[in-house]
Amino acid sequence: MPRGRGRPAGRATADGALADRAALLDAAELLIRARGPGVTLAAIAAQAGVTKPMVYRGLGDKDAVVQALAERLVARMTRDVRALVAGATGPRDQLQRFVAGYLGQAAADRNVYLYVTAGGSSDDRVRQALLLADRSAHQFAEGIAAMRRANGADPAVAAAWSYGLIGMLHFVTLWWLRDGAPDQATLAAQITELLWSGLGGDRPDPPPTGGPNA
Amino acid sequence: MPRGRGRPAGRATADGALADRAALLDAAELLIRARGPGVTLAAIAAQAGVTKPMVYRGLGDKDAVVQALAERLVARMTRDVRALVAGATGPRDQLQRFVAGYLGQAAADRNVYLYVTAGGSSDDRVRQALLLADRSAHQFAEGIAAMRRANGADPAVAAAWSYGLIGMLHFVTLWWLRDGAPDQATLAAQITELLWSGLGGDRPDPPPTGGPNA
DNA sequence: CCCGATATCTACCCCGGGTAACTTTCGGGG
DNA sequence: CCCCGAAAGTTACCCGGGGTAGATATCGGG
Repeated sequence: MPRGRGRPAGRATADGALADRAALLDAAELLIRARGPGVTLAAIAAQAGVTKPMVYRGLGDKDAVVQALAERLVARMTRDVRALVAGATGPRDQLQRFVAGYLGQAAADRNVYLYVTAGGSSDDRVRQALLLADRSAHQFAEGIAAMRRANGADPAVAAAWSYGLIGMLHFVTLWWLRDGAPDQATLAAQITELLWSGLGGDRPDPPPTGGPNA
Repeated sequence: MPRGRGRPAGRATADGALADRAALLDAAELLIRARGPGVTLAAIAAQAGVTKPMVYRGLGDKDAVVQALAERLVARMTRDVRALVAGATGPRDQLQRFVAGYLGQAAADRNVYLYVTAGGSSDDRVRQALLLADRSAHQFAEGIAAMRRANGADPAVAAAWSYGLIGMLHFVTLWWLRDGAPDQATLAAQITELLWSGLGGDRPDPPPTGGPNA
């Protein structure tokens, strides 16, 4: 007989934590990693061993899922990039390691990165696009403001610079993920040069390699 | 009687250009400007006085519509920004006018800008995100390469820098459109400073305290 | 005058996000 | 010990938007 709607006959106490928030997010990440950024909420639910309404109860709507995954991704990237940056020999090297780390992490979590940066349900397109940025911009802003103050410069630029920085990294990352253009180290060096010295800042100062870098 | 499917009884030679590509795009822009970036293809068709299949015949699928609008938008922005930049007094002023122009144009065409940068239906999320960038990156790249050659620097960075630049402008624009944070001139000055002098550009000496650690 | 080509519409399909309605289990009072 | 309400969890559905099929009217030529 076609058992209609209603709770299934199985018991419930077996593993009560199935609808757990963390478990749901784990399932989502697993599936996205395996099947790409196009996975649906139903598929995520199935992967978690439950059904769609459970995802809604446990996490909220799709925007909430994206947001939660974004938070996790940012946490991971922050942790790993920080470790990388720790061994830097100076501020410019710090920056270069940071850029390289960002690229590496994005590539490693490629599908999750794409899901998070392009995944929204999109009535509010702006919010969607800035989701990742919002999650990390204030950290950047603090660092920038501190640096500026130390240099005796106006720290008011911090907010704008943060978003600019993230936007640059993001687009370069997307372009790189798509075209695979230069290798990671070269790309990181190029972007570092732009960020550190600027478009007009090629005047003598950069690395002591006896000329413009290669 | 419910006239079923089929061509309607009206004549056809009245204004044969209704399904014209340009007319369709005009209608799309008009509607997007008026109603925001969330307009549907059916609404666009209605605005143009035709029906959905006509849009598909005249323009292609939604990605094609977005792409066509992107091309138009880029053309407009290029033209107007170029005019603005023409009166610059030097390279840095050029850059500043460019940034300010970009912001101004994006704000003026706000809804179209959003439609184009966040509008795709596509499975290929990367392509969608880079749509605007792809349409203009090579122009940037040429300029950058020329500048670098003039400075005796390696022009190989041009491609990466283009995407980085566009990404920075794009994110700053989105953030600005959303939060309306600083006024346009201030923001343009801030971003210009970052792009021209870089993070390390105006330092008397790099302090060990700072750096954009994550 | 008829017939194929072409233009164009209405009706439909599919899929994904989001919700309603319904059924079972569980725990606690009478 | 039984019944009843709350909680849990399911199936079935709705809605809206992209995309297409099939029906029908007009038009030009034989």
